[in-house]
Amino acid sequence: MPIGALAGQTGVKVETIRYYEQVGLLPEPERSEGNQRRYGRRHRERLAFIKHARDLGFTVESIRALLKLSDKPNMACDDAHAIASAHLGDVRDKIARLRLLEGELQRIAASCLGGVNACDCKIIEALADHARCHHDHGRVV
Amino acid sequence: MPIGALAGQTGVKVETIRYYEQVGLLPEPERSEGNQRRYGRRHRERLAFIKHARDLGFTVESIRALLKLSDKPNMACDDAHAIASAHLGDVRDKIARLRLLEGELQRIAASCLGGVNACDCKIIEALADHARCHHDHGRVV
DNA sequence: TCTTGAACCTACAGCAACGTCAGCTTGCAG
DNA sequence: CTGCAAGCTGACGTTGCTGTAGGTTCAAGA
Repeated sequence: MPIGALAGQTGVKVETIRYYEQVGLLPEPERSEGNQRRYGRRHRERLAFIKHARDLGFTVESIRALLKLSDKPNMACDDAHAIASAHLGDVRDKIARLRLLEGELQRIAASCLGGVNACDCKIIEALADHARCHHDHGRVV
Repeated sequence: MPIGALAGQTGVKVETIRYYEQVGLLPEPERSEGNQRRYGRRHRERLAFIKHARDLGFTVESIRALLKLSDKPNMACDDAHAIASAHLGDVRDKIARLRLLEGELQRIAASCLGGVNACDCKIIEALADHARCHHDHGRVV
């Protein structure tokens, strides 16, 4: 299977596949006579794993760790669980902060909803005004 | 006020301040005889605006637009409102997707919570198994 | 007045996680 | 056999900074 077919089957772009190979997530596949990559079922499964984990927001670093664990036998459970639940913690944290942010943004945007021309815009002022700010002053993303 | 003092007062790092100047968010300040930057109140206010907007997750591009609006008089309202509410939409979208993600991660992590050694780890398999995946297959971040 | 040493300067490299481009080669259908 | 889609490598661009190297300036203490 050439790289384009693998890309089509997994929904991962060709360039991204080559990138994953370059950073060591995907093993180097066989090559055709003309030096083109030829993939098999194993590659497709591994790439599907990677894509799914990326969709779930795991970093490449975490995925590397998970893949290393999955290569080794079954003493991997604790480590895998640690990675997954740390990530779950991150996600919950991010949700909490985004909700604070949502509230503040809504308040700011609402300050200008009155009319089309009638409003003297408060958005700029609201953004400049730290006193009215209720969120926790950490970068949200 | 030298750059370090500005950094201290606003909570923005020195390097970041120089970066904002470089990308045109902050105007070039006066210099001392020895070519060091000297800032005033205006710079501090503008930087506070920038920091707050960044904390709220606005991109540098959006901030550039907002700053341009705030420089011009008062016909800016509609545009500012559009930027802010577009961003609010993005935030709500991200929250929704993170909550789906949270559910899936929780399910995955829970599949291994039974015992310390007793579990034969399902996390790796769960990550590999697209069939059990309920979320919407878009990158969450 | 001199001398430290912290703070400042410029210019550039690097981070994640890819995307994009140029310029070339290969594979396959008609 | 020819034409062109698909593949190749290598390098650079993206966003929003952070950090480094190697030098200069400032302010305070001896």
